[in-house]
Amino acid sequence: MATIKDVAKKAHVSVATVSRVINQKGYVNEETRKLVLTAIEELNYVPNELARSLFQKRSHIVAVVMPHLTSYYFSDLLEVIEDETINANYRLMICNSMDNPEKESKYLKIFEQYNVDGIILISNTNRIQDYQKLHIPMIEIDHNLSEEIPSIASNNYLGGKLAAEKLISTGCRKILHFRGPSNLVTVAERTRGFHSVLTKDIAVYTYDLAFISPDPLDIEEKINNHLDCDGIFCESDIIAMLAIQSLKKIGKKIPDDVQVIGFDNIQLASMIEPKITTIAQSTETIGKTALNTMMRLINGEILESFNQIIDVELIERDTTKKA
Amino acid sequence: MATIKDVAKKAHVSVATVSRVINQKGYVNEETRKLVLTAIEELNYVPNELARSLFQKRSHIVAVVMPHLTSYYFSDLLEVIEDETINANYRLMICNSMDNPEKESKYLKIFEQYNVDGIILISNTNRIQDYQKLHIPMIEIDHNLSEEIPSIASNNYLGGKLAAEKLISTGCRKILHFRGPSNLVTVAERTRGFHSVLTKDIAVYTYDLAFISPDPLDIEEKINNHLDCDGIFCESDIIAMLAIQSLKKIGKKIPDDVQVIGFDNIQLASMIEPKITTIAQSTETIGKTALNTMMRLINGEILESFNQIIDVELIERDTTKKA
DNA sequence: TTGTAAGCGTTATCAC
DNA sequence: GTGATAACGCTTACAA
Repeated sequence: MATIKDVAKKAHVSVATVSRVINQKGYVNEETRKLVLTAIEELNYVPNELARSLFQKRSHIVAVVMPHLTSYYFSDLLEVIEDETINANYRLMICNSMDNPEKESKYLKIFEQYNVDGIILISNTNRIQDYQKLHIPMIEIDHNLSEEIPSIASNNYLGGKLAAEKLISTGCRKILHFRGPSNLVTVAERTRGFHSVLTKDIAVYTYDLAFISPDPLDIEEKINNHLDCDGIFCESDIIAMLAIQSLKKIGKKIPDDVQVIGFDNIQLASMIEPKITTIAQSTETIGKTALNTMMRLINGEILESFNQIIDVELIERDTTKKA
Repeated sequence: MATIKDVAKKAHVSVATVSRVINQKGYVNEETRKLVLTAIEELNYVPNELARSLFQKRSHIVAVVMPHLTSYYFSDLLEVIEDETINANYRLMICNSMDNPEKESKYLKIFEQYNVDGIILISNTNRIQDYQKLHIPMIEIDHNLSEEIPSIASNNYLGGKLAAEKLISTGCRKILHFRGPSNLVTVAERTRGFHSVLTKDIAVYTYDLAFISPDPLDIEEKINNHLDCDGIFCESDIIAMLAIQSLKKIGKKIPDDVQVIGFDNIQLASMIEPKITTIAQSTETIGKTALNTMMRLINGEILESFNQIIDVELIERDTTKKA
């Protein structure tokens, strides 16, 4: 492993000069620059980022904290975040909190130890204060737990609203609402949006399910308890898939007897039959916005918007009636 | 951010002593040890891992290279790898190659710059030589491209064999084989295993599909072209799901008319109806073995086995007949 | 335009 | 047992 000294020696200059050409900072004669460059080439020299980080107190590492990795929505998001991170010339350290405070604590310490430059936080455990103690630039995705932390989230309220509007305008009067754990901000927002358009004559039955692996039997049971329902709003496409399956089993026609709306717009939603009508979250936009915001924060630029809401969209497919 | 000097000052000792208590190395009087410990406590001191890494030339970072993040099998695997990594007291840097050699090159350089301690490689692009130039401990998952790199892979041959045996023993005579891209080692192995038990009287039609987002229409067309087939071996559960859907559409009874076997055993396989009979890969075992091997490699221990094959298992569910 | 040298926060060697 | 101090590989004043 060649060091800057080796390069300096080979190019017959000082390390300072080598450093200057690497960082394109300060004056350096074109001749010597070329000399240094060829030396670098010949030695296959790559600057040691650890040494650099130590001096600059910034590691060029961004950490992302996720509640799990095996959820379809989060995988999609992670893929975007990883790509945007490397494009911004940063590296991504990944932390799967598993909603486990102990594991999160462990990582919190690591962020400090490595002079992590920024933290992208998607967390349900309420340790915001611990994060803030770190004094590391930080943004939240899908949550907005503190006034001091910039956030990026889908317009979950709108998502709930769009779903309700669609269902009601196409005639639904008895609706099942399968949502995620009710302590999640996203879930609360969607519920709020959903209820915002309900009128007295609409009956809604709400049930909390796990997002990751919802129990198919549970869904089936709820549906069987409401055989006369004519609409189901599911807060994930996976839940929608399972609901559709249960409906088919009892001979319900979709969307004629019962309409179904999912959430997320994962790839599977358009691959299966019937193709699921869903509220699309743009992981693309969320991820891009997240990294854009992160970079501004790291560079000390001012944010033009502190809490950014990303629009969601109703994608009409086969599980709802045409307007 | 308190440094070791601050601690030393506060405890009225030298930095050397502080270093000794932190690392529990060398002699240090119990009294002074306590003094130092309380100073650390009071200052909320955490050792700077960057400085440490610079000196020791090891970063305690493990990198994982994956071809994508949004595949169900890879997400499962990543979750295990992340957990095992942090449990081994290492941190995980994530690299999504997207089968893109340029992106991989970029990361290759980064691994060098950060003194990454180990690389867990899952890659289809053939850049093994570039990786080997790095002289960083490395293991491969799902591949076995070089004699010099330890590997961990499912017994894909066995997987193919088990599927064929099951299908044939339950009477299948005309089988469709939906596999992944044929240039993948895993796919080739499965195919080899599958064919190993075929006899003259069994007809097999093989088609290559994308693992990530196989085209449902494509699958449907192939099935329609072989309406008299009585068995389908799919090299992913997602493909199996789509095949089942197409079969249902044309009124085929599963497993009576057509039997279906998937691969991977993703969560969804047991959630949907009919529950998919599948060849289970143990991401748990693969991930654990991977990190175990990685740690031995990093610590310079000898490996008792160089190319480790993890057993797969036929999970019989609703899409195949009982023996 | 270039070189010298201090310093980033650690660890390890060697005196004491 | 403990404390100076050099070293890890780099950047950046400051001098020259």
